[in-house]
Amino acid sequence: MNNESNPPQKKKRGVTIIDVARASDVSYATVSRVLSGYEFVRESTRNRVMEAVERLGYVANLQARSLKGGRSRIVGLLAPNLDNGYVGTIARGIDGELAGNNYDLMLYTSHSHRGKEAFYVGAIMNGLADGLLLIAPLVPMTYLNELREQNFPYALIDQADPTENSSVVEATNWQGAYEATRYLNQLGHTRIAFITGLLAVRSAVDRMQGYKAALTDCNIPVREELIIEGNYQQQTGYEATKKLLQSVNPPPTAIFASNDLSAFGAMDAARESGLRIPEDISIIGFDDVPQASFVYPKLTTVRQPLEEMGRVAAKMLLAQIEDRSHPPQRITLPTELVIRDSCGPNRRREHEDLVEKDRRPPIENP
Amino acid sequence: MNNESNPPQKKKRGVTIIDVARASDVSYATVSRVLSGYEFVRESTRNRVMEAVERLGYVANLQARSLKGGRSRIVGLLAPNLDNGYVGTIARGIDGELAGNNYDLMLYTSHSHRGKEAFYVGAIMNGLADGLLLIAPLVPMTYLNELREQNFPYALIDQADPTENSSVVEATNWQGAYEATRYLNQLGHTRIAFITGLLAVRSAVDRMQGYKAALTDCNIPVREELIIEGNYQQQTGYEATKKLLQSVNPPPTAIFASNDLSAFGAMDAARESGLRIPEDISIIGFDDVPQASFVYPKLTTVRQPLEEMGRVAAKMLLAQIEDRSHPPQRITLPTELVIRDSCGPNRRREHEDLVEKDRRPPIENP
DNA sequence: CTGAAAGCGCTAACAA
DNA sequence: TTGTTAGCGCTTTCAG
Repeated sequence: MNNESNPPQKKKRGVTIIDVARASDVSYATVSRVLSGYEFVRESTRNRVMEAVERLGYVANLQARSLKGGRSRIVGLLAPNLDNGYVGTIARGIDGELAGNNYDLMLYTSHSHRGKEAFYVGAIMNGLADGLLLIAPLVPMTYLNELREQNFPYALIDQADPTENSSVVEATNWQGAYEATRYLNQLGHTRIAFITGLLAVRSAVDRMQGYKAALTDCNIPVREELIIEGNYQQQTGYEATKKLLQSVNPPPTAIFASNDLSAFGAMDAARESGLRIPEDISIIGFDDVPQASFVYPKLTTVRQPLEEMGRVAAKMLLAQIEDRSHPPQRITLPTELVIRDSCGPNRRREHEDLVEKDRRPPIENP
Repeated sequence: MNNESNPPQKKKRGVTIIDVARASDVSYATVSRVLSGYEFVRESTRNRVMEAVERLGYVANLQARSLKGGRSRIVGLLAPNLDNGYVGTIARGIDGELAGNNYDLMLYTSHSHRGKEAFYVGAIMNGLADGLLLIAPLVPMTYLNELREQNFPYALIDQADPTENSSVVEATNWQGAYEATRYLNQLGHTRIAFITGLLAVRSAVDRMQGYKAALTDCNIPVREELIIEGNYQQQTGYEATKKLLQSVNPPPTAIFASNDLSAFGAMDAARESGLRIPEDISIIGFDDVPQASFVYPKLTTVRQPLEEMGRVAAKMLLAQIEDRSHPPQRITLPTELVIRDSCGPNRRREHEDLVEKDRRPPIENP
């Protein structure tokens, strides 16, 4: 009864393991055992302790637990930002998996930390979190090296480690791009432009390769002027499309953007140029972020199972946390073509675009 | 040279304050002083310590620091989800402010914790975080009470505390809705429908009231059949609009949705009914989430300064963390009408809709 | 099966 | 100006 009357700064400490011990008349070590599920505790003792825990509303102090060398039951997530649904969707998967295992998520968005990232990675490895998930599009090798050196659990999401030595969850980027391109071709398109992602990123390269392979398999020559390097941003998609529409002649009838965001930019540019989608030009994206079905027309895109990727990554990470010698795995999840409204048949198929074997005398319309 | 050859489970502990002390030949208390910016340390000592810190790559152990009763320098954020840009944008503001003050963000998304929230709030108050930010649309009173009881720093974002006793950051909901409605009226609309938000939420009620007040000030009677209760979801916006279009006669020429998400739903429904936006029907939203300018046509909406709200909330929270007796504040940030492409003049102005003072003989065009 | 006790890394009196 | 020291709450041997 002595903490009632000091209005400011009252430093109310929570209920500790000691309070519980007193209340249940055992040593606090025993309480700790009960709490951590130690097997050899007499049933009655356990019950007595649990009852006290309930009654007192005891909540474990995570700092103390982790300080002692145990787990903090916190997983760090380093992501570039939360602006578009991309990270949010992955985070939901992660979050769901973690919650089921009694872990918490600590979020770091690198956009605001520039340069302090090293500090964070340090703090995280220092016990703040038990593991680290990275969505960072460009993971500085320095972190990876340090992480690996310390044998600290981590996993990369949608981003291959250049040294092929990390746990990675990704999607079938090559395959997805291949299918999207074939789809466009089935629709009659042969002048299919491609806006790349950041080519420093592995997935971006894979997507481009899938695109090229599909073209080749369709007997369409790969024309470099139809490939524009982008960086996964909407603005860049916009600019790339403007350029494509203005300076390539004849202009493409379809545009494959390496991600939805740049596809949105492409849509804007196309419309600004007076083109209707999909009547005059087809546009396809990649990712299937939530807003892909908000835009008009709804975007046809290659779906990456983002939530699933988050879930799987979390699962992998947890496995590594449990067993630090768990070898790194690479899991590749399937993509899926989601056909919506932004692609249509090529209406201005021109003969000079036809490939060799198609060159035959034009057939007169009756 | 003794930790090279035990491949698995090597439990490498980080560099501690003690290592630094040894390296710089001072007591570790002095190192602590230097690190916490204590004033009275001899310049040369400070330099020596800092140099060792650098050289050894020392990183503070946050758990230990917070355990000791100090700050954890972590702020918790409880949000419903990350699916749409709403929370993401607010989070960016928070994040920016925190980073500038050397705080970290710990994220809890309630969608996956259902029912464990109480546990989290407990853990957070128990020292895991120094303060809590809530974007939860429906904040259970139990938390608020507990938080307040313990005098634990917290702030609500875009959600008024029913008991008017918390720190709150919100926007001028009433005002924003009022202006949006007036704008629609200036465009010639008089049959303006309104899709509400979750009416259990204060901001939703404020917006509705702003709408009604504007109508009244424009001498337009409030017609209950034009007001449909929604819940801030896209799907509901869609359904409400369908209903509005089918069962109200004559149908509204403009729809004011209480948030952008439901406005997107409304756009879908309108289009499905064969209406062009904005030629046949005007649609206006509220929030200005990032995708508002992705959709087509770009959504005219009332901008809430989400990022700013996050920043201000974080600032308020930090102030409370510094001084626990800091009284709760309520800060209201201005909204702003963002005119884009989804609203246009009413083309089917009917005379029976004109208000009294407008009844005058139509003027002939020259 | 349970208790005693030694810290985990750090901060904050209190001494010197 | 700097050192010494007592814990913060908890896990984990080591002894009963």
